[in-house]
Amino acid sequence: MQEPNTDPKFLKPYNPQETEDRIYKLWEESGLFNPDVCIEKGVTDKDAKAFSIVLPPPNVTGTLHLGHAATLTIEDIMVRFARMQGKRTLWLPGTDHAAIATQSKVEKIIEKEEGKRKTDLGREEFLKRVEKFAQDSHDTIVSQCKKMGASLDWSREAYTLDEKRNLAVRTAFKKMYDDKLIYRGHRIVNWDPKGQTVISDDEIVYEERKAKMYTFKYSSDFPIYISTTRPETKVGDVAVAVNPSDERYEKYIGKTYVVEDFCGVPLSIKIIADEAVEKEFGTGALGVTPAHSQIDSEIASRHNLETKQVINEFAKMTVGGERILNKKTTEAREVIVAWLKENDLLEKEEEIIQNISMAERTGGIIEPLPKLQWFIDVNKKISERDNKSLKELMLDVVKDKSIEIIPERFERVYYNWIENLRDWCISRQIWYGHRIPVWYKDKEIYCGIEEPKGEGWEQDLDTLDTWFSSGLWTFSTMGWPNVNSPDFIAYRKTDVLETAYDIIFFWVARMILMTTYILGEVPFKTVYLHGLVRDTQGRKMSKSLGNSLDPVELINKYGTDAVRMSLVMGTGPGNDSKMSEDKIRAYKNYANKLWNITRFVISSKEGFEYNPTFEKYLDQEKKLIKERDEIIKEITKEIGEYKFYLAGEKIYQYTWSRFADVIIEESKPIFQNGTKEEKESRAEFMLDTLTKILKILHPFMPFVTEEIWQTMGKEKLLMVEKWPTI
RNA sequence: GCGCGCUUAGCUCAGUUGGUAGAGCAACUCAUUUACACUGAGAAGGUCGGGGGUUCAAGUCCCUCAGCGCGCACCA
Repeated sequence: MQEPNTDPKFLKPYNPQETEDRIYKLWEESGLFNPDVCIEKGVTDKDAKAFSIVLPPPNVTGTLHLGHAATLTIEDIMVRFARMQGKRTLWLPGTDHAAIATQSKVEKIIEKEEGKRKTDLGREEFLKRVEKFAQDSHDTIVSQCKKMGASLDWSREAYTLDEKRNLAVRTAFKKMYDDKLIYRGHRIVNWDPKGQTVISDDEIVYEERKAKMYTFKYSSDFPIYISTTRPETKVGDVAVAVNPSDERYEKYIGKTYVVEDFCGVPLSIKIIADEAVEKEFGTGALGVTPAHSQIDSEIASRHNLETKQVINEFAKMTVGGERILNKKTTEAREVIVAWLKENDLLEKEEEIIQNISMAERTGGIIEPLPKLQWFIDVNKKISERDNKSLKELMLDVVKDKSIEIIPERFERVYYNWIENLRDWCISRQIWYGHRIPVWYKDKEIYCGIEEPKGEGWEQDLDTLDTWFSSGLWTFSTMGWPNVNSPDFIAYRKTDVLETAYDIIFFWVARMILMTTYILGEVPFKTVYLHGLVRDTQGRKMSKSLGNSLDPVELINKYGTDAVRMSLVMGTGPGNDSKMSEDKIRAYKNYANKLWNITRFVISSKEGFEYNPTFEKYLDQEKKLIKERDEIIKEITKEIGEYKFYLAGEKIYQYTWSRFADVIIEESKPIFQNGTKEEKESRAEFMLDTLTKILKILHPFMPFVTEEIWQTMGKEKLLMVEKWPTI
């Protein structure tokens, strides 16, 4: 067949490798990822409705994985759709310093490569190394985001640890300090002996392990047996607590027993009654260790018992004779059990399944220790916010639907977390992060945005939990604390926060906390949670399992559009999905199909020029238009409702099964034997439909659609074309 | 202990307010140079985890049981 107007490019299969980088460059150089440029160039109306999203900043701990790829794809679909609808669209990029995660990663590398510890290097030198690592990770991440086709406004890129964000952090801290929401307190915290830092409750992961539960008494003349899985902590016991209604132990309550020698340590044990003790558990009597157990510490404070620390920051014993002193807790445990056996004090030992607490990032086993740390009070009433506490602020905006969570079931998860929420420990004994803006001089304490004047002030050595700065992200990236900044005014109330469900507590909740408190408004209107991407066997992808697929590798093999489609299709919100190469291959074929559809449409138009306002359609085409427009309407509605998987499926089906397989086949005889009117009507319909398919598909498969658009000789970028309206 | 999710074709998953089950991949038959082989046509494949209930009608709503997965709490 003669192909008068066909670009020779269409005679070969679509080649994503040759296309994608070139197209991204074209977009980037146009400047149209930036809404200000869109307005300047007349692409977007300056009074148009705003649409903004912040990219969940990837941690600078290495490279992007398929989960990030999913995030980028889903958000890019939303953003491109909004942009094509003529909204002033901002998608703001950034990366996260990820304090403890990055630091522990660099520590591991240095230890492996040089056999050194961070203390061998010193704070300054070590931080230089971390910064170098972070910078390299950052560069990789940025180039990967671009590979994914993400239409991010790079001119506004932010980092959670840069100067501007540091100012935001200091400002926020100071406000909370002045409002007495931040306080310094001495209490039992989660100490990570491996990372040598405190961590928050949310940074603990649990693992089921077999453990032994020992039932014993402190001495032969002690009247009550107690049970424990950690006999080594018992050298720090000051009391035995029983339930007040427990008749078995009633007669002992109030008495104090002196144990002269418990494995080399003298104890003085008071028998107390406390409601927290369950009669049915173990012997119904609880050895109270105020320094090394959260619950025990609470009991102790109710009964004015002293706190006796017996384990230090290195998880080693600080009391006892040579048998246990300076020994690791696990070793001391064996010594004490042996001692109990020798002295005939051990009644029984049983094997149980126990949840052990570990630090998420380092894998260190958590040691509860009493320490002086900084906390955010989540229960204190805030006069500036209708006398609500942070907990209440977080709860209310979801309850009253100021924030909608999709899928809805995660609202319950969110409520459940808030109900159990304790004061948030925000200080960390690590080096990489925002320094706490507090200075000490003798007994004076100063909290300020800037360093205090005068001699002799020493800044707090600790840094802040990384989520403190992440919590400010929606507005710290928009110019805050400068409330007159144009971005702050136009974009800070973001439309949707899109992320994987596994950071709902870490991040989503903290942003809601910070924004409702500091600004008195919500950070976003909708939270859209997607699931985790798993391997073909349903396992979470991880480096240690060696099952993580590298998005860049897949892109090189199949093209970005194919990877994007496979991440979106067949996945409902909040549901995990499995990734397989078969699926990606199918969408690679689809990109080529689209390519060939274009080739056919262009080659068969026979001199007719595309006329978007063509009106002389014949009945046959009118029917087809009606059918097509109905589908476009549905797709538009579905994307607006975040049902990308449905919309994508629909446009896929329409182009392939309907347009290519049926409509194109039917047109062949028309173009061969039809009248001029018939040919014209059909040719216009085909061109018009192809145009609309390309526009609708663009958010999903931006590269191939833009490449076709450009090859067809269109003036504007498809990226900023108007979405088809019916 | 509290809560959530999943169970639909061989595999991976959709199925929006209840109206006779869909897609991709794989496998099967046919077509053999076509806009496209990164292709087309066709056929095959499911008592929607088990049981019970509501309803004219249930994959969808309710109850219950089971298996798998997850979150939170507990963890003396």
